[in-house]
Amino acid sequence: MATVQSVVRAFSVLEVLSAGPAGVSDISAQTDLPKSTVSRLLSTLERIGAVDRLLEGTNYRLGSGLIEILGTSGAPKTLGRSVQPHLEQLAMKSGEAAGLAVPDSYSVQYVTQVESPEPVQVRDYSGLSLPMHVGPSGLVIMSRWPLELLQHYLVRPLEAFTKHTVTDPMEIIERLKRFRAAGYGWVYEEFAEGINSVAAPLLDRRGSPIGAIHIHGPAFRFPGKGDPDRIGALLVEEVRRYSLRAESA
Amino acid sequence: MATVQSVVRAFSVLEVLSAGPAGVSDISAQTDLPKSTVSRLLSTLERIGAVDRLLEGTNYRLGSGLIEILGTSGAPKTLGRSVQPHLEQLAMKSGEAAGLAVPDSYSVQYVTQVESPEPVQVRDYSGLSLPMHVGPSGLVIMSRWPLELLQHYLVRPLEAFTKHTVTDPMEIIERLKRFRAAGYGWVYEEFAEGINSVAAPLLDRRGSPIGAIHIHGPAFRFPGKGDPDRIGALLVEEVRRYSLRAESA
DNA sequence: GCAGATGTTCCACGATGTGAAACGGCATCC
DNA sequence: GGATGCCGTTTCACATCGTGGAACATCTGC
Repeated sequence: MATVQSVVRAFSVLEVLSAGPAGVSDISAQTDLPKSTVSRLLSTLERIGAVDRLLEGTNYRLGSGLIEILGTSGAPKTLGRSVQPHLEQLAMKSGEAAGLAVPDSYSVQYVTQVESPEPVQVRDYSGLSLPMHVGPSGLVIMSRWPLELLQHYLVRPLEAFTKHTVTDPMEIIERLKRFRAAGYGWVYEEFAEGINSVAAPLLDRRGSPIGAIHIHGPAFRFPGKGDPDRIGALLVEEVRRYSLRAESA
Repeated sequence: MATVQSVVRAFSVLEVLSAGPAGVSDISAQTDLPKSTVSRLLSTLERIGAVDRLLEGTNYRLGSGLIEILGTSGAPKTLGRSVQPHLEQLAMKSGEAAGLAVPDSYSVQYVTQVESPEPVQVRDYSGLSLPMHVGPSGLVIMSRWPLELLQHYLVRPLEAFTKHTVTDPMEIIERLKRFRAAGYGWVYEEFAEGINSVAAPLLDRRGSPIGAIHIHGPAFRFPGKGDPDRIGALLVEEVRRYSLRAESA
């Protein structure tokens, strides 16, 4: 697996900048790269438009050119656009809202949501960011994490969103094992009172999670009399169909 | 100005991918790079998480990891966050809505808008994408373009949004000269009936446009009796203040 | 089975990226 | 005002690292 070091380095520079504007020395310190190297990389990134410097400013910031390079709303656009039809399928079959979420370090970003056909339905969570352990999408993503990463997450204090939120590390680990084995996971009123949800992870070819698809509905009718496992299987089936599909546009 | 070629190449690969998923050969053809090089770059980008491959897919797509690397909403976040106070200033002083727009190749992306305090006001245009020549933000950005780029733009057919939209290339060029000299530009009901707007460009240290700040209001009262040039000067002053300010967060 | 795709790996070559050190600016401080 | 410290940029000799043609595996469809 050949890897181009200057590219990797360029991205670690960008990563530092994503936290806010910074100068060469600053970045050099944070990345353990020599100043000269950082300066050179920044020059390159500036030419491309990936970073900018304002008129009088002495320090760099992420550039507006990134929009041009990466498309208007960045990465999830492609992903979001291509899962859309599958979300619609799921929303129709289940009668509840279906959505896409992507990992963002220790949080989960809710990207899209297709509404349920029912008049009474969950609110649109698009745009929301949630800790990994409170929602089903986060949990199924975590179920694919290497152990080490998981430990790093679990030693931190874990916030509870409702009285049902599971925050005990041991219990979470047990749960993740089950989720991983099943390929999906249920969560009952853990991130919001009155809402139950299932999610299944979207994996890349190496098995790393790049996102999750979920269905959530009001607790009084979802999953209701429907078999939780059947709904889970539905989800898994749709994910499989998605990853099989050859994308063109 | 030293520039690291592999990084430049990596970004041209990403740029191709921003148009949609593609394979190695495809990208190789579009970038004029050898297949082996493209393959190597993609491996690297995949390691980082800048691109993904789905389970069965044979082709690459922009990765959800970009969110993680570049921050949730990417580039405009930093820019948007730091101009926010200045937009508020402008909205207060002018009594109308103030916003930020960034260039996206031949279009302009409206990123943020601070509402006018008035009950009657223009709608929130955030998220909208507009051709360069119809709005004031696009025009002031164009006024900073090198001649060659401008010509490329103007030979294409230019859409009219209202009956006031200026679409004659010669007329546009004349206008851009004036805008550039003044440092700001007015547009009267050209992108929407009933709305007048001013904009001033945000420049990096080399004088290239990285965005534009604008004020727009209902035509019946804006600029009204106020002197258009005074409002323009207000805008320019605020931009100057912005670029002087040293950012930390 | 072959033809024509795909993406990946190999490897000799040298262009290209590297980083310590020198440089030039711009503050601040005494 | 000269000394000192910080900044980002440039230089330059070195060899690492990226390069790309060609060979190699798959896979698909004729």
